[in-house]
Amino acid sequence: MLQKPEVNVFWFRRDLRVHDNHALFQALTSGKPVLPIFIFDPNILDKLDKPFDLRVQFIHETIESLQQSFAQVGSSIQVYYNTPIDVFKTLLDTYQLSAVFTNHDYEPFALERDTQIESMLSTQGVSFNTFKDQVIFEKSEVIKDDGTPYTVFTPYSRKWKARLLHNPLPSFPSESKLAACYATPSKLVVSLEHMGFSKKNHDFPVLEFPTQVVSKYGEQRNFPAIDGTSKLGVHLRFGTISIRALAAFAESRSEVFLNELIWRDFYHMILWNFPRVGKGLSFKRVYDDIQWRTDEDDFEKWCTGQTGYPIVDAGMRELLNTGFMHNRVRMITASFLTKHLLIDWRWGEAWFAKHLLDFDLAANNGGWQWAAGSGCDAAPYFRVFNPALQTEKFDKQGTYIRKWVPEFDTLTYVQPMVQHEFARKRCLDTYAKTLKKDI
DNA sequence: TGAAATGTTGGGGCG
DNA sequence: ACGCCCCAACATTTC
Repeated sequence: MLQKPEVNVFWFRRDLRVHDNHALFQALTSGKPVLPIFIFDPNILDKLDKPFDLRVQFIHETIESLQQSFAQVGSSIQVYYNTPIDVFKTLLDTYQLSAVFTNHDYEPFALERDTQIESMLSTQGVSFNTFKDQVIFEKSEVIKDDGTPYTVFTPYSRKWKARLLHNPLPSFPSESKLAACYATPSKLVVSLEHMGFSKKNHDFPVLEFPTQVVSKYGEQRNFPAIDGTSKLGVHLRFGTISIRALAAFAESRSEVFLNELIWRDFYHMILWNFPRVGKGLSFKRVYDDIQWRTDEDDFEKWCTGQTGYPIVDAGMRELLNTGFMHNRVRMITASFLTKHLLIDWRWGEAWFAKHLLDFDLAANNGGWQWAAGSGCDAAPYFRVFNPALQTEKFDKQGTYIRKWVPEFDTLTYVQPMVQHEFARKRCLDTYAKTLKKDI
């Protein structure tokens, strides 16, 4: 029998790029041929609606395009459709493995998966080496002087920026080391169809540094009718752009845009240090005593953009049609669901999780808890967005509204499902009942 | 990364 | 000229 080939494995997850990839760089400089792999995990895929899923499609297309880089060095990403544990058992059968390299993944599901894999590998004498790649500062790298994590954004961002000044961003030129890849004799591919999916026509946001947008970001980012945001969320979510490169780009150009990247680190830090927020619990526990309305019909109207509040309906329809929603409108729609409709923020969180291409657990949860008032550094509960005023401020001409609610000017547009004044008062009363009961 | 209610101020109309 | 009132505009407080 032939000797098993000796390789180290690099496992792609939320870092789908060959350039400036921390763990890939570490693998490529580890001294052994590197076998790159990607795993489509049926545990995840089978929970999705088939056959159309743009995120699966995005991943699949990205892997295909990455293959070109590996093909140039006679290698290829080995793509599997199986549970990770079974994939690694297969790899152990096929190769003489000594180390696996991968980047940190902080979500509860991922942590559990990685713990299981690491433990299984260790019984075979294989090391599981993980690296920070998804964020600039992780875990406890930016904490208060007393050693506890920040729960308020502004002081956190101050410390974050100070730390960046003293710790210039590293770069990991993995793209220049690809020659260290294992020359795979065959290419292992999995088609979308094999996994039960079909391709849908969709233009994903372009992958480029947003020079134009960032130059006017502070002035334009809040106006949904303007193409004034980077739309890089999906690329950050799947790691098709390097957060280090993007932060370096932002640092010299726009404090406001850099702050958005810091919010992303902030919420990842919160999820890490307060894992309950990733398990369906409020950051501020008393908020879990609020009596939410469990009105499925009202929720349905919100989901489908039939609330009768045009700015809300425009946002919800943009989401359903494109997998994207402008950030200002995310805040307005989230406020409307939690405050006007008094529906549990978790319902809204789940809807966004299902439909946003750029869905990220930490950021999505942070945003929803901010809107509901239950989060760290959240909007106070009595801060209720007035959809009419938000429209006056941010979509005065109704340009965004008309794009997604074309019947807005006609008699066929639905009546408001609830009156603002009534809903605001109901919200304040309900919140106060729970939050002030001990005062 | 609010909005509404309430308080204050000061210009101008008017007797 | 003066006091009174109104109210817009702004500030502060409250939710």
